[in-house]
Amino acid sequence: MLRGAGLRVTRPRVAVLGAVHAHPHADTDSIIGAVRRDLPKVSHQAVYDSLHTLTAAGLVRRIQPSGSVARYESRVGDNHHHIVCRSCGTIADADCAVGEAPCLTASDDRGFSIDEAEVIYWGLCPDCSTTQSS
Amino acid sequence: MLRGAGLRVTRPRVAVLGAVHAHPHADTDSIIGAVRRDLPKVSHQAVYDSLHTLTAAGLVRRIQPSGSVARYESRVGDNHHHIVCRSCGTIADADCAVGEAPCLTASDDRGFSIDEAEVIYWGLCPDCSTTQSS
DNA sequence: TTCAGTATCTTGACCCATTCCAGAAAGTGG
DNA sequence: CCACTTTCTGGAATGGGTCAAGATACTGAA
Repeated sequence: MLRGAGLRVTRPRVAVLGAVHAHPHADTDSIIGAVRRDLPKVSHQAVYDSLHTLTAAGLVRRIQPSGSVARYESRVGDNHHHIVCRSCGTIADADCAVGEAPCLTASDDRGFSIDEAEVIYWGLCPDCSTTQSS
Repeated sequence: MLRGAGLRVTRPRVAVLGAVHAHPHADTDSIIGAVRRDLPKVSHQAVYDSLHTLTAAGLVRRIQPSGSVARYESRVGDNHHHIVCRSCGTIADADCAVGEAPCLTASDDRGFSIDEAEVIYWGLCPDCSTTQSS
């Protein structure tokens, strides 16, 4: 249960958490739609708040590639990365190329205390690269 | 000159390009303000269009960390990365930790044809980490 | 089980970055 | 210098995301 994170267990939160687990990399609209299949009455506001709360609690992760709306995923704590298709926006997961979490060490941290490294690979997904009728 | 990229040389574009060079990591509003110090009459639309055109031509790069507005920088082609402060949003540059462009190779490309790897280090800038009165 | 207290949800309006549109203006090549 | 084409101006629209106030539901304890 998500009660372990010190959060209240409410119907919308359970539904949101389930939706994120069921649809990785889903945008907010999709999550709202998925949640409303279970609870047709939930407001978008509750979904936004739930997502923020779950993100703050570390149960879901928010990602937002440039030019895209916010998306959420349930894989957390395994510092994996993402491959984004420039054409269709599809997002795929990729394990860290280096290992556990060595990507955290930048060559020059400029005095910053870094706690996370986010890697996004840009390219074309298999479908779009074959259908590239440019 | 930016004429080498096959672009028409217009007053707004020159000003936009200069503004991006003068203010790295500036958001769109700042760029509009900087441009208007030279050309008070430019419309925001011209700035947006110029930025898109320059981005497409590869003269500037657009970056947009999660939860931030679009920002532009003039360092292109040296695949450096960014360190973003979670608190104040400051962005600093960091050279690639590995070398030229080996970051391009993901451990598993899932069939994608990857052409760019974008790395964002998240943390606290020196100012915010000392002032963290949480 | 019931109660009080507090966090959370609903409803609706609002903000602001970005985009779209049509007409006017400016840059380019001849 | 001219005509053509791209670009810019000005204004309005789009839409993701947030803010605010009141109603509701969850939690812990009696």
